[in-house]
Amino acid sequence: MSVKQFYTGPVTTQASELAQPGAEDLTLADVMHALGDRARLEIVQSLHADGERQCGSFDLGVSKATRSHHFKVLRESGITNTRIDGTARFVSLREGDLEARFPGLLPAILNAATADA
Amino acid sequence: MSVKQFYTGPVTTQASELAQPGAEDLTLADVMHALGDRARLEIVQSLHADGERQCGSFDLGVSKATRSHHFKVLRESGITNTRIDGTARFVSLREGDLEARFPGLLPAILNAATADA
DNA sequence: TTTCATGTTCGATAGGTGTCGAACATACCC
DNA sequence: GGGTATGTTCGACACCTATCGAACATGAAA
Repeated sequence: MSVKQFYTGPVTTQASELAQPGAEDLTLADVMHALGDRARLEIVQSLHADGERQCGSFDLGVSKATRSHHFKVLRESGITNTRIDGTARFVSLREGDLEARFPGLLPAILNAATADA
Repeated sequence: MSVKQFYTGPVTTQASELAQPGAEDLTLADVMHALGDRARLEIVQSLHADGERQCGSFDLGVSKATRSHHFKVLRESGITNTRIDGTARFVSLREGDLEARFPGLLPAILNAATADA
């Protein structure tokens, strides 16, 4: 995996979202790789169940630095969207983009995650 | 990911298969992790399309040492089965076991792999 | 038995990954 | 402004991983 750079578009006033890859740019290997981790799998499960959530509301049993790292991996792989509101970041699943790019994949993974517990 | 040890059962005469985890022991994170790699995704795709194949018949553009490594990862994550025949190893997808453990997951991934090309 | 083909394992290497604490950046509130 | 809350980034660390060539193991073929 190499360092990634995403075009964030012309900056007008303030960004309200963090940069993320376009829906067409998602690769299966990246998505699978991002989900090959218990903590991130747990995050995705929660996001699906609860919808948008604040980053800090997740108790993953790791430091906030590590938590921040996991959210970055998910965002850069195209799985999540991060909305900025003040000092808080709200994360949500890009279910529509994922469905458009890889139909049926996320539902199957979410279902499998249930069977995994 | 820690070192794994699988019970191969009582050795009678000669082993005809390499050790692999039981269907119930598969974890989603391990499966996702194993598939978070282009080469291995390609292998899984081919195995699904062609059925059982000899390890050496795959041209992944890597050395045979690396190829052997990828097959080991797939086998230890529970995705493939390896049958021994002389000096050759024949690999196949454990589609039944995967379907039993994570219904619909493999088909969705295979479908996504098509969309990824 | 010698040779060959198919793989695995070893040792090495470069780079990735999860983890942490500490420092930094920001926005909000009093 | 000063303090507080929410996150990100940095530097460090241990470990994992993809990769290779070379050596080894093993079964088949000549």
